[in-house]
Amino acid sequence: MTDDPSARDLRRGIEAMFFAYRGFTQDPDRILHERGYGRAHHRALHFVDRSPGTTVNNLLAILGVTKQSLNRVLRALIEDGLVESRVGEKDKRERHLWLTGDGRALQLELNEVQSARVRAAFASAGPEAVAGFQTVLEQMMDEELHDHFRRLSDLPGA
Amino acid sequence: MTDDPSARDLRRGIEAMFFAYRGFTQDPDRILHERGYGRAHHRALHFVDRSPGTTVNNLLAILGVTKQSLNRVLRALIEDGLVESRVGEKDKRERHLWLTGDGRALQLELNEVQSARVRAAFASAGPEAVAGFQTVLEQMMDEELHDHFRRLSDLPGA
DNA sequence: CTTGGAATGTCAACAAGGCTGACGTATTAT
DNA sequence: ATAATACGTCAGCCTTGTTGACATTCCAAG
Repeated sequence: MTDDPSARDLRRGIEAMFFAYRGFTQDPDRILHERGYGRAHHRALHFVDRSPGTTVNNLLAILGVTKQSLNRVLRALIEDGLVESRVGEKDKRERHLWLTGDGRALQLELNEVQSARVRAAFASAGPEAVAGFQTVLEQMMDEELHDHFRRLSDLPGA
Repeated sequence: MTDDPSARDLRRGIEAMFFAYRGFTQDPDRILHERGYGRAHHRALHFVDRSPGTTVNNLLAILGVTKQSLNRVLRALIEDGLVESRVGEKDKRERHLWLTGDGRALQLELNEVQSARVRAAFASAGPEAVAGFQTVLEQMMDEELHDHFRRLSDLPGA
């Protein structure tokens, strides 16, 4: 609120985001490609894993894509037995989503390679840098997405 | 090198990258869409602006896409008069790239909206957080991309 | 000096994964 | 009853990645 970053700092931050995001997605992308999946499948697996039993609508809000786009991805994951879809008990219009054993296995594998890189970066940068990293990223989110982020952060689990 | 981030920290970092990147690209994306361009056009404009007279090959190394993919984007920008391509004097196989006045104008506009968000995030997070943000992102890059990043950082200019 | 290989860039065609629009079907809410 | 909600699906479009084939240019070995 009180500081005045230089144009040079801003440019470096922008370029760092671009290059770092490439590294961030690279390792999972390789595994996904071997299995005939893409980044969209990874995102679906990740957030279903994070909120087991979530509905399609909730997933749409988090992912920020159209239902047609999400549906294409979910259909593939369900057909391949990685995701299970059950009609809601209370509201039968809703479909609730869970990972199967196979789905959890793939999600774990993807998470492992992605975490490995982040872990290395965090360890080498140190805890204070990590705190700053986290703060800046949160400030960069849209408010609505920041809400989703906080909700996920408050969830129980590892 | 010495710390041991928790699985929870890693998960939060991963999700923060995902949500923050959405915010990061959102404002330029809107302008680009109005003009019938996409993110790829933004990247080309940005890095041509950063290294005026650069060759297609150099751009390929930075962007990490195939030359066919880049070529489609460059062709559109050249046809629309935003980028100028000149055959190399020394090596006539090479094409050297510059932004035209119109190209620089669009790049400035895109940079302005993107910088505005980063500036706000930086200002509200404070300079120490920004330093940590930068450190972690650099550690997340692939070595080759980190080299490109450093080279760009050392360039003269605003 | 010629010729073959490497480097550079272009064109064509295809796939993933976004998008909009329209429609069908349960189910729930008013 | 009627309207709204949640979800699925079909059709078609766009951007942006991919591979394959090809033309041009440069350079170095013979």
